[in-house]
Amino acid sequence: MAYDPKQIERKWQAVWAEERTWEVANPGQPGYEGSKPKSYVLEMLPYPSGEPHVGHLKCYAVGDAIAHFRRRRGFEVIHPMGFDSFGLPAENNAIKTGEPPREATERSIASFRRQFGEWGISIDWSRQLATHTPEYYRWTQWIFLQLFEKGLAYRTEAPVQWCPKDATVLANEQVVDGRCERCGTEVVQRNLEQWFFRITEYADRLLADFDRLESWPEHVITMQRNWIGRSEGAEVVFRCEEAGLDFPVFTTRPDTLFGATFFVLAPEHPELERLVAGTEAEEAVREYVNRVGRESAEERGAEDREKTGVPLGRTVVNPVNGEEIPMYVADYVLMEYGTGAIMAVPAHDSRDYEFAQRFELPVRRVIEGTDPDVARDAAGLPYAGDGPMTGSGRFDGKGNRDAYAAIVAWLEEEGRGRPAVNFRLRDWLVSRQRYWGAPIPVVYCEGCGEAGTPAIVPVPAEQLPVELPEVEDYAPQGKSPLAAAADWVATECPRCGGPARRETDTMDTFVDSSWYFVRYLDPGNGEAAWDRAVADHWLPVDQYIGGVEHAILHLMYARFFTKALADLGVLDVQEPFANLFAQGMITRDGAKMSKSKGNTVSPGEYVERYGADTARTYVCFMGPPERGGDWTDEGVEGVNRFLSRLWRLCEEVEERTEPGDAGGAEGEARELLAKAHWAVDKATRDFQRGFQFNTVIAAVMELVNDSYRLKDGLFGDPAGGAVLRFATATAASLIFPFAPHLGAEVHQRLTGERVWEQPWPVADPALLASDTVTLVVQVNGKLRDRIEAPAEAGKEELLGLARGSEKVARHLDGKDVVKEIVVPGKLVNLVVR
RNA sequence: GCCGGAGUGGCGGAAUUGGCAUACGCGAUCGACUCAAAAUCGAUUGCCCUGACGGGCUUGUGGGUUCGAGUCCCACCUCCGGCACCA
Repeated sequence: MAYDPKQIERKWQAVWAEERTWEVANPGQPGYEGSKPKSYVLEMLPYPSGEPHVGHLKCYAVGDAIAHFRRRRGFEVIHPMGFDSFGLPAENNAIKTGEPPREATERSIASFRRQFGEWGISIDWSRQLATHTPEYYRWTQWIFLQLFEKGLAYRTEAPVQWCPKDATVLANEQVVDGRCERCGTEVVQRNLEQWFFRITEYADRLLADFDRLESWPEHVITMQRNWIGRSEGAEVVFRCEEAGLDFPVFTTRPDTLFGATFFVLAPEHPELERLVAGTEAEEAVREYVNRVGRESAEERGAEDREKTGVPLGRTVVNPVNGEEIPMYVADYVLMEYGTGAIMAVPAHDSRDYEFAQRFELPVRRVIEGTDPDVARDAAGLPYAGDGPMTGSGRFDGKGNRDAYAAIVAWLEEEGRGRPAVNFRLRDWLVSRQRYWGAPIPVVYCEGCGEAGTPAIVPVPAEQLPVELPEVEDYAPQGKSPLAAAADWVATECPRCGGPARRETDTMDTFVDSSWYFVRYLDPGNGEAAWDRAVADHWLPVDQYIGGVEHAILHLMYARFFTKALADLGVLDVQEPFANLFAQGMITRDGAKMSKSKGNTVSPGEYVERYGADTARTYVCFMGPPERGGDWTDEGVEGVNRFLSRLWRLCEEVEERTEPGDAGGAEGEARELLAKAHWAVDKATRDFQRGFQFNTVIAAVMELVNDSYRLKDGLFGDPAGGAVLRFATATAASLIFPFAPHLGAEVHQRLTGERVWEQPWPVADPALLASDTVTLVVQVNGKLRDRIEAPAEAGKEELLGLARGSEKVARHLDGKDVVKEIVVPGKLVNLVVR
């Protein structure tokens, strides 16, 4: 019978569903396996939109291989799945088609759920969750309230990134090259009241705790580190006497303070208007600020942009030397970073230098040195290197690094500055003026408020969830569509009982996915988000798997949540994911797959045509899974050919051999037996060494190839037959993590056992060593012959064998051997002159 | 500009501690089976010279260390990813 994956796959999927094979119990529940060490294997939960794509296939194929391997290595593996089901695409679809987001989302979840079943992923479905259900978001809201109580969630007016197309604000992390990450529209800045999470409070811990991680890809850590962007320096106060205003600046180079020749404010600086009100400069400044305000972040950040700005007609005093330096407004100073004001040192900063050239401002050098590699002016400026101080009063002659500390110490004494640390990281903006998300659980109460400002009153935990109301129109109009649900908005203040209105913004979906890995552990809990003891048992996630596109956003938010929840006393771990595996992206024809390019690959079609085992094994065989790979149909067919070969081998072996003892095999039977043990050893080592699934699969291919090569000589005798049966069953056992259905089927036919209930095989060391080795003989480092030599042969014996070779002798002829290198068991190198 | 990663046959890739470069797969060529094709099974397949035996060359480039380098060191080139007027 030909290999029929459909039939085999349906059969085993039914067994696993029927027997709930992959479900695991919590401590205290019946069926709990306390004797085994736990292992939490988790893939990032999918966002259910349309159908699963190849990225999903790869992620879950990789994760499932790890889960299967660990189970058979004696771990109690928890391997859950859920759906990140709130979010913009479902809502945009609703606006376009009128279909309520809930319906489209639930249809998509059903489709994902069905396909994951068809892929045969070993999920504990009893723990399934979806973030859009009240049973889930009730606890998302609860966490929000915990953060609010701790002052980690707050509401404030701030300049925010606004996407005009999606009509919502975005987190900084969701703005890519000045455009909305989702729809590509250029974002604009607006001042709005918004909710934030105080992630900046955790910036130092987020950096320091990289040390607590067991194994994360270096580049992911680097990306987060860059994103957090910690800079050490000093805050220095410059005073404008005329206006009676102090302007603190942040600088990483206090050693260059004596070189400051002008001072620049960001166009958004709050004191700017007051500073120029009623002066000659007022008109020009206002015009400049308006012009800058109309520009997009992208235009403003353009690389080759010329410096622009306007003088303010005011001066500030440089605290180190009492010098008055002129003030400017310029858009190269950003309000979001530091204090929105800088001291400009053109001699030692290329941006300040450009500005000084343009506005013909003085350039004063305060550090000596040259920097030959970089294009400089005749004086070697701007110079960013180290060197002795000059023109800096009593600090002259000191190295600039020593002067740095001395100047900061002096500033501190004088009360004009202090050491300071600045982060690029901003607080996490979590409110969205959109419908399809978890409502923010607060109300605004005039009665509880003061002076016309309503009070923010949190909804008490026992009144959660604040359910998302049904609405007719999902289109955003600059405020949340929830505002239209008048009956829902009008409510009672939980504090005073008076009339109040609900917050109509919803939460960013990244909030939902920042804690889901905890809810899996106790998904049915109606009393609490989770039971502390249960969470302590399973956490942290031992192996997290997902796309590198989440390297910053999701992974950093989840780390922040974990730390905040640990501080609240409800979690015991500081880091959620001990080990992270970031899979590479699959391309087609060398390009990222996209519907517009028409180069998408539908996993469903391939599963239909070749079976899930082929599709799963293929994505693991394409190359190292952390790297990307190009999808080719020929490659899929190659894997399918291999699985078919294993299938046909099984049929022939089942028919023509009997189970028996393979122990005393000799000759070719022993050769195949040794190959099987080699494959076990190779597969086990490669599984543990990173996740080199491509070479694990290659080893099984070799075993199957050797079985084909040798089988005709082995069918005759019982020992040979027994070895063939063993080799084929071993191949099935090793391929099982990738092709679980075929692996289970072949293994059961040949051994009568259920492969997933069998421990992972262990190679017999006696069969890994062979009696003879291939001795490589080199002359002057060049390969001249290969000789079969006894494995135990000593130096002298190997040298004798080497010299005895005719091919070698030809190259020794008439020359002196000046050196002999012998690596026992491997090689002889004769050096001649 | 700063940070990270990678360059190996026609293609995807392998090479674990400095010791047989190109495992495994794809593609290609040939053969067996077939009326024929597909499927399958088997053989060959880095490049160059040679009729053959055999020899030379080869891991982005150039140097170095070493008996021996894809692997270590120095300099450079190219590509990919992240960050970027961040003071």
